[in-house]
Amino acid sequence: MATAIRRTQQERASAMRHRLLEATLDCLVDHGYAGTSTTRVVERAGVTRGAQVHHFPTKAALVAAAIRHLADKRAEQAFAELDRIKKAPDPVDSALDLMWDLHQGPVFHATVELWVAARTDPELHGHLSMVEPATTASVVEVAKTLFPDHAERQAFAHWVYTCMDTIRGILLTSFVFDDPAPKLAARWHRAKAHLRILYTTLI
Amino acid sequence: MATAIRRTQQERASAMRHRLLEATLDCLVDHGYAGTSTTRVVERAGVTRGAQVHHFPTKAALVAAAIRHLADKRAEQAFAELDRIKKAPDPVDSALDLMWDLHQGPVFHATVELWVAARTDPELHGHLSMVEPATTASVVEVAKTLFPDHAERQAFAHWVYTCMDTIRGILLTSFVFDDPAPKLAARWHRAKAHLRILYTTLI
DNA sequence: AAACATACAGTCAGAATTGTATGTTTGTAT
DNA sequence: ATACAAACATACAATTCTGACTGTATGTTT
Repeated sequence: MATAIRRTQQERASAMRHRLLEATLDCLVDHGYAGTSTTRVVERAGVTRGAQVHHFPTKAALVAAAIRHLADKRAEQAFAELDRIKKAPDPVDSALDLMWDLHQGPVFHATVELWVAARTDPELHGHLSMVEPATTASVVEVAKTLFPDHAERQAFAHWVYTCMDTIRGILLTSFVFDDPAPKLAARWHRAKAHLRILYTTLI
Repeated sequence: MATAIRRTQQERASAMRHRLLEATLDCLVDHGYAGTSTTRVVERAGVTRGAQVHHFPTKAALVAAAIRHLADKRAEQAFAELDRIKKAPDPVDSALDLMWDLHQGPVFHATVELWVAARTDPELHGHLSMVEPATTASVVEVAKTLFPDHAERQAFAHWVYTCMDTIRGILLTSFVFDDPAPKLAARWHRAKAHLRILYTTLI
């Protein structure tokens, strides 16, 4: 018998909430928003319905919390990547790759699921439109940190927006690629060249 | 009593199929892929389960047919728009607006629903990866028709791809906008300027 | 017009999902 | 130590979805 470690109520509760939220994001990534049933979430978290319903009385509450959790993760991830690339030889190239990396992986997949679902779900839309501007802004913030000289120029912010849009478009299109990895890389290679040209022209 | 018009079996069948497929696309637009249940589709089409199951024995068959139907509509739409803008004063601007328009409206919303769902649904993915290259290619075809001089240059095709990616990224982001219309217009205005610069630099 | 095939209608059963209600364990305060 | 509250578990009810099944109407062939 494992001697149960004694934890305070707060520790237990917050650990459980974390497990449930992470499981929710995992489900979003693996099964999409529609496939993210509370049943699957609790299964994935390895707990029971009771735990879920105790912390998040309704599914909407669970999703709402997951949205904030995801926003936190995205912002955190942005600043984490920042440190990694801060003093790179080619700052433009690094900045672009940084943005690209921020849109790869499970975190952004979960985000897209929520975005698309929000188009036809007013409640979701409400929650997302609260946190999304801040999250996108944090990407711009990171970009400005990399280019303090241009931080104030509006054209620079616009350039960052276009970069994000292009990246997101590529990602979206990639969902129907047969063999995503190589096509994705090629498409990004070309798009990055375009965005670099834009940078030198604009800035 | 309305004197029932006498129609051949083929006429009846193809009319019914069309109704069901259009209803399916309507549901995709209004309720998303997850909200597109066969129940809702037949309700929307104003027919009964019997009709649906007769023509499309399973839901997967219905969706598969809807995918082809949608691809046809998209290609058709592309060439229809083409005629409208063929002899415009500013060809680059027109071409960009053409691409933009092709990605507005219900047709593309339905497409996005399918794309995103395909990420986590292998069967959907299979169907889409069959028709999608052709659909995207038709956009490039239209662009080449507008610019016969550069039709052969690879850089031109790459530019078109980047334009599509950027447009799609904007659209995706717009799903979480609070008041989409004005923000969309502004974002497109800026992005279009960028894409025009890119054109003059590249081509 | 009789026989047949196709098109369509309506009902039913099983599975899945969400929310509720009740029971049990674990920490906390006195 | 004991009472109490929070955390977690389990069982159940109502709804919704899909596919199967049976029945009826309409068109086609001979």
